[in-house]
Amino acid sequence: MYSAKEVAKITGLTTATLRYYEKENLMPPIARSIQFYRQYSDSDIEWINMIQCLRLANVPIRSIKQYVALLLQGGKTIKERHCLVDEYMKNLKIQIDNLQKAFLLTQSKLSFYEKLMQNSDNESLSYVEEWQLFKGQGKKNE
Amino acid sequence: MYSAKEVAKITGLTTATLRYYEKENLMPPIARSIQFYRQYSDSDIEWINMIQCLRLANVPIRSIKQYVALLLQGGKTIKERHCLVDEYMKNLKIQIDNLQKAFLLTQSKLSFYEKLMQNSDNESLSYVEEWQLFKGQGKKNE
DNA sequence: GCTTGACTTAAAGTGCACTTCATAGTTTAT
DNA sequence: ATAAACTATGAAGTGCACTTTAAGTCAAGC
Repeated sequence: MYSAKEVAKITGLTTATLRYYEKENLMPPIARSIQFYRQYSDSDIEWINMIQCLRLANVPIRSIKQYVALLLQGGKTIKERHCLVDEYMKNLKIQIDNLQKAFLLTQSKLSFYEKLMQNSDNESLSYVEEWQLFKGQGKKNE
Repeated sequence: MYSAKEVAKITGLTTATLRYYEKENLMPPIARSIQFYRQYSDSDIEWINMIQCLRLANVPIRSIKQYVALLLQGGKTIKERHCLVDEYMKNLKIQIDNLQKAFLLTQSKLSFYEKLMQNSDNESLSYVEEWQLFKGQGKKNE
């Protein structure tokens, strides 16, 4: 059994965030001591890991709430959960795609600046000229 | 020259967002008609595309503001801009990494559910059992 | 002439995911 | 015995990126 602070240290979340997740029904019921202090079990910590994974995938809290509600209902909700996770997957693919597009553009912008920095006479370069140069470079590489 | 509404249609942003970006100094000065209506040029639209690319990479508004301020100062700020774009790049790499981790986990969760759905007797499966099954499956695949 | 619909502004409102605050009870160390 | 350090709660506050509202100007069509 772990105290709130210990769990905070293990997971990298704050105790406030843990309480927030619990309040939002993202957690199963957490055991309490006689003094009503929370006592997290190993499986609670794994549960938090699961939430952290979903948050990493930018799954909104209200959607995690949905998923958790199904999970707590047990085996009969597997189809619905499969459906939800499939949505997460589609979303993930879109996000990765977007980031990779941005990655390519950023990469070419970076090497463009590196080329420019080899010249010494950029003092007079206006933002319009830079943009045109950058676009021109892009076309050469196509 | 394009009207606010036209630009909204072209870029997929709302006119309100366009005004917001302008107010936050993410845009160079936009030309105005006699009636003080905004008249966006082709290069304004490309500028918006650039902002959209940065937003796609989850670059916060205040950082875009910084970048744009340097851009408007012209060629002497190339080193600083290179530095900023390099930060964007580092951040992008982290984000892509995180999403790919989530992707792998989601993928295995998905195929786990698909396996479970072939069984018909999941009615009695509690959330604890599911989690244990899922973890067990993971180990087999390692 | 009057409505419709485009545009203008500043300012207030929204939704999300926390975060901080105020208040109070409990345990531990000096 | 008193302070420090942990726990608890509900409620209010924060920061971000817009979004909506209110109040007005301008041009075109019936």
